[in-house]
Amino acid sequence: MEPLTPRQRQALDLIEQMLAEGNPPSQRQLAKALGLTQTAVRQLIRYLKAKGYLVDIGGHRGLRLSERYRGRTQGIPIIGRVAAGQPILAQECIEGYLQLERLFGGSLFALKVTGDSMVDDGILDGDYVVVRPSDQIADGRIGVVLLDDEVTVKRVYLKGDVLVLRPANKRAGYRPISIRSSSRNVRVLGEVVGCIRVQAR
Amino acid sequence: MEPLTPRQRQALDLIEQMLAEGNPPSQRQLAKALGLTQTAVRQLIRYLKAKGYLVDIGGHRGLRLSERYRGRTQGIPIIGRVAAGQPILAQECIEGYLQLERLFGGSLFALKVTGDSMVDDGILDGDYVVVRPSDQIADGRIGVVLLDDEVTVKRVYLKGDVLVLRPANKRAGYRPISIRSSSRNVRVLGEVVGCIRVQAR
DNA sequence: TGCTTATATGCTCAAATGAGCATATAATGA
DNA sequence: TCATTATATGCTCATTTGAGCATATAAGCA
Repeated sequence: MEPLTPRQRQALDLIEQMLAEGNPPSQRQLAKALGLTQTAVRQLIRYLKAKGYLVDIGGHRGLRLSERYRGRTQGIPIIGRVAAGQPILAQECIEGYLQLERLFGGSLFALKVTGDSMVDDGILDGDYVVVRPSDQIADGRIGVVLLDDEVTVKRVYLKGDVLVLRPANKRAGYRPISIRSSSRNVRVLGEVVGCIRVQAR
Repeated sequence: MEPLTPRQRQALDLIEQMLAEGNPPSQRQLAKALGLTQTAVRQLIRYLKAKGYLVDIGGHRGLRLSERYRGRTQGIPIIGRVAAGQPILAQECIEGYLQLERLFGGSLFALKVTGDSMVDDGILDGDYVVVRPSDQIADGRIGVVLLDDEVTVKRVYLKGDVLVLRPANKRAGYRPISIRSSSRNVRVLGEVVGCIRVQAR
């Protein structure tokens, strides 16, 4: 796409941000935010439209990102193949888009994990586990359990009347916890259906 | 939340849809779409606000979903504490909402991981890694590299002119790969900023 | 020198917009 | 019976908004 001047880039960034927040801006709003007059903003918008970054769907606050420039608003593109010379993010490489709502369906909640008792199952300290609420868990699956007022993530096995909570960390000295499933101190909150990590930096 | 009448539900659905598309509606737009007058729509909106579904951020086209109602439909609620008797998903437990767009900002793409070379960093076979495109990577961070037409995820170290790609799996017999960074066979695609797993079932 | 591009101001105006006000009707429940 | 809630219409008005028009300046280039 045609390169932008610093001023145009600044204006586009602002417009993009406001659109992402669901606030299509008016020209005067932008003018105020950029320290300009409305007419100056209009001129900038004219250039951004001419260069194919913006389109106008008509009406008040009708400014939108062009189909071509969008990209970030539709979730995260999933890349399939990457050929040698090709730019990443070339249209042919995109297999779909990552969207939380589609990835995991239904009524869910998330929990921030503390501790390293499940690292062998790829669940690290600080990760979010995505949980489907349920009072029972399929044998051997990862579950979230309330144990003595404390929430723990563990592999859950049911042997007769006894609930076995098995950590997944061979290095540290974690040991399985056994407890009668009828006990008042224990309550199954749900089954882990996913895990989301924001890499530390 | 307080239940809605059919009329209110119909109006809310429409408003929700338009907001999701990034088009905050005007009262008259809604009126036309619902076959009503502007004033009737205003009355409906008043009720939807009173019941806590909508809020008004002021200005033209300032109608928005309330924080509380938005979370139900968009994003996964993050649970903080869980007390003994309490139902999960009780309002007081919810700390925020998991939303991909907010979690990771900026221009990103995702890659489905094949293989177990990074399990010690919690990246399992079948996970999606979220990648910030860049042709360079901070030393020791996890990166995505195109190597001989094949995409690999590894920890990346730069020692002088040599790029070292280090796997994270002590059990299997993986070994670091060293290659001159100027080589034609190698190309850094970006840095891993996150990881998303949909638990196998 | 003259042309184009990019940035910017000031003034104006018609249309869109949110809000105020008076009013009507049907259903529900005390 | 009477009050409340929900739904709905019609009219008005100040403000917001996009757009038109004239104009200015600086940079780059032929």
